Amino acid sequence: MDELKIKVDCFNLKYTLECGQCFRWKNIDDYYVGVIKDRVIKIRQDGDYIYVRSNEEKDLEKVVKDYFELEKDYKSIEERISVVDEYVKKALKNTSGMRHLKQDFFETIISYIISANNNIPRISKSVNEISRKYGKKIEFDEEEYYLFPTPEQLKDVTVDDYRACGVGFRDKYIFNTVKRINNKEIDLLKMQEMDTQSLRKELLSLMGIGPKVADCILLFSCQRQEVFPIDVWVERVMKKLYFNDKDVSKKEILKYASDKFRDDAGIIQQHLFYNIRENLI
DNA sequence: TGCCAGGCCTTCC
DNA sequence: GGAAGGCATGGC
Repeated sequence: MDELKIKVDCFNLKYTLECGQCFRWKNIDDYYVGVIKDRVIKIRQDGDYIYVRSNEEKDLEKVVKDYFELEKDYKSIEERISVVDEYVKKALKNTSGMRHLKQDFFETIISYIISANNNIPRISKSVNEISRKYGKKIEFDEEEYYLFPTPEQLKDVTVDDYRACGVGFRDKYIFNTVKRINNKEIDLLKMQEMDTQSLRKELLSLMGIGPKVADCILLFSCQRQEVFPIDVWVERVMKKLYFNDKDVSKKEILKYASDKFRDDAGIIQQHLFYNIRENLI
């Protein structure tokens, strides 16, 4: 099977897949393997080109470009945020080319419900377990992979079944959300068409979704780059850089970030998050 | 052993 | 509207 070659600009595959926004990509040697939509993807980067292989070649270029936001002008965005201040400039220099993914809405909702008061390796483990048990199996290069299940595929899954996937106390939140989707109480397609504040409000109505999780979903699946999710790491880095390590509330941090970073708050947040976690800043 | 993790829910003011 | 406590689980 042929390898699809795509020219990229202002794109770093490693930073994009390892910055903590997604949970199912696996790094093997010089490539990453993961699932996008209905297919398994193996992807690697060499300079200004990415090379892609998949079990499904139909519309492959479009699927990849869409998921990685390759048509979006990140160069202009980075030029714009590099002049915000010296901290942002430094962080950006360390992780330039990191992009926000356009991940599946349902998968992102469930994954980030699982993320609450959790750590990334364990979130990955749980999301993979749910996929393995309830998602469609795909074979590629003589190995087995699993798509993330649809709400329909989860309709008979019980609270205890989720618990067995290692999600802990979040079991009932997932169960409740899946049930409401399958009962047509909420419409995932309509939600994605909403303006940001309406969509945020709708997300907050779901069990297990608070302000931080809602903002992550908005950022990592819905391309609303003005939101500013504050987790323990972002709280830490913001206090360190802008509040002299004083004890300030999340509300104050959010106001400061919104005023200063404005429409690029989400992009800057991700660079700061990655930089503080990797001890780069 | 105790603390921490991409926090949220419930309860109580 | 805000503060405090509880919550599953695995890694350190």
